[in-house]
Amino acid sequence: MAGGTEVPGGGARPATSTDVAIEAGVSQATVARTFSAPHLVSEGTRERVSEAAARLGYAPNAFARSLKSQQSNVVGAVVPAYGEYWQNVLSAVTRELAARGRQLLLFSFTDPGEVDDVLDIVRQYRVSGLLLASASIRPDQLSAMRRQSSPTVAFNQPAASGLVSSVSVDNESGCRLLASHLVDQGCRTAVFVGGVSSISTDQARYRGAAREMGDHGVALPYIEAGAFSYDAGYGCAERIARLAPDAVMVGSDEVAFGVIDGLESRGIRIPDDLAVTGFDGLPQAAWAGIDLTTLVQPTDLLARHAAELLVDTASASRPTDVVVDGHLRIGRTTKRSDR
Amino acid sequence: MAGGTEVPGGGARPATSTDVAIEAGVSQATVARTFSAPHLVSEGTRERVSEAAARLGYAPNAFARSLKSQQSNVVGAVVPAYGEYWQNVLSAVTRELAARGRQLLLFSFTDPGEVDDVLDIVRQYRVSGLLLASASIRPDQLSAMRRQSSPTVAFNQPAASGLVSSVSVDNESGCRLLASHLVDQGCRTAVFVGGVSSISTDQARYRGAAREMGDHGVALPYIEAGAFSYDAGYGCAERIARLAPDAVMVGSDEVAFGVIDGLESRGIRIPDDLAVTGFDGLPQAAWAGIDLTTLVQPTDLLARHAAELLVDTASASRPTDVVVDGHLRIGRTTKRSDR
DNA sequence: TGACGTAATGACTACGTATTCATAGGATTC
DNA sequence: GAATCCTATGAATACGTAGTCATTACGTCA
Repeated sequence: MAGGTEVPGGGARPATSTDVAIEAGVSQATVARTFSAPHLVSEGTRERVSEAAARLGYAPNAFARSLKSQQSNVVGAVVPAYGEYWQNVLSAVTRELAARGRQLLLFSFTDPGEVDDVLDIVRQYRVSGLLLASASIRPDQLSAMRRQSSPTVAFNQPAASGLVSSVSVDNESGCRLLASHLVDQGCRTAVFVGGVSSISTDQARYRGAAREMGDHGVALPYIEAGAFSYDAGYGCAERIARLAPDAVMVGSDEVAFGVIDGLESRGIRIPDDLAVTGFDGLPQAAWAGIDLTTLVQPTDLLARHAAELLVDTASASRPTDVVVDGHLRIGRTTKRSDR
Repeated sequence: MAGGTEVPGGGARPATSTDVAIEAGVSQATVARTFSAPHLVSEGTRERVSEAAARLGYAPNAFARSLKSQQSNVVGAVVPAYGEYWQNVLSAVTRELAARGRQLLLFSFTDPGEVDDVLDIVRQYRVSGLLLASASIRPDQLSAMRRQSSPTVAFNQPAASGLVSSVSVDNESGCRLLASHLVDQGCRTAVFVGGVSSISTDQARYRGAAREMGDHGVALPYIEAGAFSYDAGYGCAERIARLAPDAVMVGSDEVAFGVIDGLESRGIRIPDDLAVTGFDGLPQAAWAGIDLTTLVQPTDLLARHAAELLVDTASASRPTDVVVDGHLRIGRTTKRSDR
């Protein structure tokens, strides 16, 4: 006989719409319509086609569909390979996109230097949207992607030069809240621990913190941890201890966890000797054993905004910057018992 | 002129191999060869084509390529939307696959009931491999996917009925190591806290722990947290405290973190009043402030095995079960000062 | 009853690529 | 110098689908 497609078990070539058409005694066009525009097919035919499809285990070929219809329903995401924060963002965005019927094609990179290569690969997939979840993507790289007429969203890289849309928390005002809280607690001297000083979010957070502190006459020296990791934070303890401040403002929770442990390993008690704040509001910050004072990013809300921009094709031509306020979480790391 | 494709800025339709062919004065076939089989094209032509491609900003259309060549270079991953452990696995697998030139198409689900729908969508993408990263996928669901002739790997669901390949840590022997360590520390009574008792890994871990404890005459009652989360662990504290054991063996680190905080909130000191062990070896377990005794899964190694199976097309027809040993990490949560 | 609009369907083509087949030069061999 | 082989290239086709256009059947209205 003609078709080599055995019913189940065979596992040969997956059934095509033509196979289903023959099985159901209709044309290929009718099968296609049954799946992509059912209202154009009569009740009876639709049923016969569905049954035939089920018998053959047919599922439409998404690649062929994308090729023909010139749109893919696939959103690309370029995300750093490491980092608690990004894992949480990715998780939230994936959920939001799934709810909107979009799949997520994941591209990760370890070193910012790999980004160019990664973006080249991304361009091969005609993604219907692109999420750039990293603060270390350069403006010229952003503009190169803008050519693709699909919506592009930079996550946590505010004001992405107007080239692409962006979604981020208000870093500056968030840090002002934290600083203000510390001053209220009686803080007179402080230190800021950043991750990587060349990152725009890092700068914005320091700026906010330094301005608020400055408004209250408190200086805020900057210490660079060198990475956004626990270990980097842990390694800062000595430099912090030398300055002997009342408080340490850390630019990210993950680094803050390291800072806390590093300080405690040197016998410094928190919050009695030293107050600590973080930034991001990672789940671990809320763990009772840690209970970090931090600025909680509304991750789900940010992810929702990102997903909406990614799905809305109009946003491709009209870059939008969404800035959302975080909220202060007060934990034990800033609760002085003696005040 | 003929082509409507403006050079850069325009952002209209992405350039095709035919556009490049015209620009370079060669045939479409030559352009295709330049990108997918360069050795068939002469030096000079190759250069002219590359330049033309660069001028037009051409990138091969991955969908069309997949359609024609009948293979996609895309690996699908079905992963639970929540859970620290899975985020780490996903991150590791993504890195390994990227190193092998594969992209990862992500499908997440919140509730096991969604899995059927998710798998239906997965089937539309002719993925060249499929990672099932969840212990809550049923055997019949596995076998339904096996039809696709592409390699399928179940992560951390050992012995997946021989239907698909699997990669996992040796849960049972790992738990024996932990139990044995506790006995060495003088533990005489213990409790096991599982996540969800219907999950096969949960069962295997309890089995290993109970057997080793049994070999030393220690009974091991089972408590079900109800989920693999911090909060679920925290909520178990009362039930654990009622049993007043020497030690608590928790089936996963994330739950263990909650158990620890829950117990400490009730004034129980760890490890003086009670020893605690975890399982997984999450990064947080190594944080100085936590320092949990646990069984460390060699995540990178597991991910590498998974990636190799996913890339090797032969593994589709010959399901392989890979089991790797974890190693014991001894932290403060089992270090009794009084012994 | 004939003209006409509507619903349902089929034949056919294009999406952008990889690949087979055929062809044209050169270099190589006897 | 002719027969042969290899390399580089072009023409043509197929992958599986969506959508355009044409065709049929049927109900409606004048």
